[in-house]
Amino acid sequence: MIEYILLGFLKKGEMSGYDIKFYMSNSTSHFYDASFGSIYPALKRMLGLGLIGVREGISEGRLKKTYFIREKGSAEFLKWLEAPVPGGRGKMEHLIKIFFYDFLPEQKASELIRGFIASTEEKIKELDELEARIAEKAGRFSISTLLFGKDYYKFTAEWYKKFLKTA
Amino acid sequence: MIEYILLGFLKKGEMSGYDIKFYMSNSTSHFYDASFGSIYPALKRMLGLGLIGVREGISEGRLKKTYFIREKGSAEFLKWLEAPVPGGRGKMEHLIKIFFYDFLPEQKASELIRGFIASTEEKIKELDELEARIAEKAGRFSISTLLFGKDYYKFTAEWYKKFLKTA
DNA sequence: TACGCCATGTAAATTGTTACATGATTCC
DNA sequence: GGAATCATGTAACAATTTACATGGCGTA
Repeated sequence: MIEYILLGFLKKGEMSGYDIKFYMSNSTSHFYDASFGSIYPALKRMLGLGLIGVREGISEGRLKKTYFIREKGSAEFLKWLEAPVPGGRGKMEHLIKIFFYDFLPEQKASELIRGFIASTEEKIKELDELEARIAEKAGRFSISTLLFGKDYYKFTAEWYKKFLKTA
Repeated sequence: MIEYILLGFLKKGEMSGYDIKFYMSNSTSHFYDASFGSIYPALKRMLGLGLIGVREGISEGRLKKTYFIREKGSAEFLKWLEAPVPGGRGKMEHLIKIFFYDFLPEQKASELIRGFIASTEEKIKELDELEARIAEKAGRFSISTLLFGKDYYKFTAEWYKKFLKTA
């Protein structure tokens, strides 16, 4: 996972591990964040795989390694980005991908978002069925998480629909 | 983490590891799920700590171990449950706790939910500031994740407010 | 008899965080 | 001179998933 996010950031421009962390805290951190302890080893691995390259330099007396994305890395990243958005269990993984959709052609991005909306509406149906099945047995708060789930998926679907319209 | 969830399920009634997994898939699985590989070792640990007890029996020829919660486990669980709901980064951890709020006195539950609403509204403020800071530099999709974050927190705050009213 | 479900459990692999270690520069 | 920030990195630890291993029962 982290590899793709790092590739996405490097696709925005050449930068160091430290820069990426800083960039993250000002952008994705409310739904995805990584520590230095995962960023630096990941960059090393990716370097070994030829996904990225590095330029070592000295900026203001301090060592600074700036990484850049290679063809291979760019291809891997786009392959990941173009795969369907995971509809998964109430998590917000969709945001991680959408964050990078500026790198996809307008049409492809819309298509993927429509697919995500469809899978979200599928979830709503599932929860409707689940609700019917267990409604009697559950306590007030337990059932409320199910209702929240449903409302959350509805909110998500509506949000993306509106997003596509105002695009 | 998993320990508290298992305690919560056992507080609902005596059951086996397999039962818990089944129960989960029909209730919390859309925001929290665990595998057998984490459930069984966790039950073993908890047994060692005296948080739960076990009764071994044979049901329809198959071995069946049913676990029950002990005083100590119940106390630990309630301590965890009464702690403030983590406001954390777009995750949906709040649902995990709310799911078990039937075990708290009405008033305590409301109080905790009000606290959660406040922390959520704090998040909205933070994102407003972040938005003002980076609005020019970001691409359409990148900025949209920030807007989604804000809308999501708004949705969450409103949802819980409504929930408290209709209670 | 073979497949699917019930039921428990272990081991390896994965993925990541926290804490530590190092060192330079800038600002007070 | 000392704290904060810039900057890179490693090692220990934590939590979990995946895959494997085992075995009995019901049913087609």
